[in-house]
Amino acid sequence: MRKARLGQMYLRLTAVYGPQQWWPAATSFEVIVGAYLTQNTSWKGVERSIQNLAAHGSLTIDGVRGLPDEELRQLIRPSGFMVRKAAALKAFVTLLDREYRGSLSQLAAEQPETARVKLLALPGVGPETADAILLYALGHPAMVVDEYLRRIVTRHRLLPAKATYSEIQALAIDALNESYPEGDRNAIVQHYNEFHALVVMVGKTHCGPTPKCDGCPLAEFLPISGPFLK
DNA sequence: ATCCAGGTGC
DNA sequence: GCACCTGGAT
Repeated sequence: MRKARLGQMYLRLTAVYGPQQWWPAATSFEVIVGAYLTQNTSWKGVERSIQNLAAHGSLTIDGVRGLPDEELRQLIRPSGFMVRKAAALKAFVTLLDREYRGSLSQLAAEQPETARVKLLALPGVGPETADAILLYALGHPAMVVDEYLRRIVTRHRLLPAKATYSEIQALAIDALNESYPEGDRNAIVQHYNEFHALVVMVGKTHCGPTPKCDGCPLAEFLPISGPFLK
């Protein structure tokens, strides 16, 4: 079964890489800023942008709200797409102000499905960013699907190349659900958190645009052998 | 010089 | 399917 295979791959990644502890000490808002800024960009640039905002005293909801567009753009410049991302961050704060009294806690208290719909309606928020915010900032059990997970499941022939975001997400949810059926809500969130972090780890190391299967902890799970895989 | 990174939108 | 911005790596 495909979900069982993916579940075993998760166990293997855990054994090899160990706990990743993503976004451990950040505020929820900082996590959200990171989720926006990291889109199609290296984390290095995001760190600089975050640092710029912090140094400017603007790494808060009030800070972003009070920042002129052009100023916000310059602060987040290192993470690219500054015009788009500045507008997107502003739009997020506006949603917070208009529907959640400017409070992340209020948004976190919203039904997860409803919050997801609201987030997806925002500019600059697609399914991955929405799920990353739900999981890492709001504490909901949202499975994050990124390009690495897409490559992993398609290259391992767990799903066809044209698999959609929701199809990949469903497979990953089934895999973890089967591996950890007894988990309570908090345990599920921890597993989703760790799963995505491990996917990024193995992805960065072995599953880029050109696969590097030598030494990959998941190589033994390949259907036949590596070289033919694109 | 070219590739590409924890995608999104037209 | 492709443009979008920037900075580090190949």
